[in-house]
Amino acid sequence: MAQNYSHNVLKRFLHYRQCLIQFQRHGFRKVFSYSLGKEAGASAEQVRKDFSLFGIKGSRRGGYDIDYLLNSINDIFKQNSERLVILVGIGNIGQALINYEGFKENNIHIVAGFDLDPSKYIKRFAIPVYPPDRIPEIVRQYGVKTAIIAVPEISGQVICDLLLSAGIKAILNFSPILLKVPDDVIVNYVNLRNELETLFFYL
Amino acid sequence: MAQNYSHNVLKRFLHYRQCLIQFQRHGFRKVFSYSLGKEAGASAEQVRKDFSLFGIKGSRRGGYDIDYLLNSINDIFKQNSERLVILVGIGNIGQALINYEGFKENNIHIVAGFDLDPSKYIKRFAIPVYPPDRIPEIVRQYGVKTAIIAVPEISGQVICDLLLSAGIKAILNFSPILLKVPDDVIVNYVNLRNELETLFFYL
DNA sequence: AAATATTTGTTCTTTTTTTCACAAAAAGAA
DNA sequence: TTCTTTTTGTGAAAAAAAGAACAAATATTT
Repeated sequence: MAQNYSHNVLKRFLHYRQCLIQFQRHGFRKVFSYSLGKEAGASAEQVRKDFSLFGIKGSRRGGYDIDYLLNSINDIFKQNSERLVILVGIGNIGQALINYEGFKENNIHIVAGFDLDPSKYIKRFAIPVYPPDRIPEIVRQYGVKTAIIAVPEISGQVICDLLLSAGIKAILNFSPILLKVPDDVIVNYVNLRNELETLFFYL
Repeated sequence: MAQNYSHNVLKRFLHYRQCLIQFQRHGFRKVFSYSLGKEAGASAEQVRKDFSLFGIKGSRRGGYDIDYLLNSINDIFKQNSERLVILVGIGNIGQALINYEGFKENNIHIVAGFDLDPSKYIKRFAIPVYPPDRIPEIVRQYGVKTAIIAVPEISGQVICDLLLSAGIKAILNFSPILLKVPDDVIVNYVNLRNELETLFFYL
């Protein structure tokens, strides 16, 4: 971890953003902590605390200005600057991510993919695909700092080490293992199997 | 939410399971809270607390029996009984989930898919695909209680309502909205865009 | 068999997160 | 203008989660 704010707070902000865009589409220019919280699944107090934590101000009695909120949130997540990513593992999930609209909509650009399987190198995807040993070269070329790991369990740490040595500082990891990384590198974990499986506990 | 345990505890158990299987592959039959914690990214105390919370016992000085732990965890997540799921939305993510090995490995069975686009109905995927209005029929037929929503933002709540009326009690939601569901229905949220985007905060 | 070393199970502390409560600000009404 | 109402901003309280500490159990050694 690198900073002072919890992962949950950050995710709440992105949730707020989602709702704010909705509100904006409906023609609103101002929003109250209560309405935003209700839409985003948080309490009004939490909305205000979160904003206050980041120095985001509203007007007492007048609520928050939606444009200003959106700009503030975009700043937090550097949405104005180019947000480049590389993708390692062009399997099921990898291919889905290449075409995932959610990234394109939000100024996130996957500059290249990597896979061990040579059949993936032919121009068949929306991005160029190279063998993993070219990671350092491409990372340097584009100045990418962020990578997605979507490889099987066995190669997870190997790929991670390769990414680290290439200078990657942030990783979204779909492989089901705990990655060993130095303190200045941040990793987010997504385990689709586990997310589904927790549901069966309640049945 | 339906019960007493937090989502994080449940996810930790699935993480423990992952590591235990690894240990087992390496020929171990016993494990200490310290080793398991180290591998799973948790403290030894937390491992013991988690197990204790679910009445899972070890032997003082002898550690925990791996087989017993795995059985206990499988019980928690009903891995012995058939775990059936339906999938709504056969887009990028939906198609990736159909072929996702992580589900197959763990006795999770997607019985059917649903999509509005008729071009998806032809036998092209590993599962049959129907129009959404056949959800109630299929849910009844298989006795499914769990669904995955992988549709665009606009149709998220509509599909959710359809699932609820069909008797679905647990939902894994990939659409980026807060679903309105009654108290006895549990929803897990996966927002791939947000998981990636939080990384840019640290850069 | 006794002594020793090690690890669990659980209570007690600390930290983190969320909620509550209310003063201060600001919009609108009188 | 002054009064009233509404909503923010934040400090204090409560709840939840994580960590430390240590007694009780149990392997192992002497």
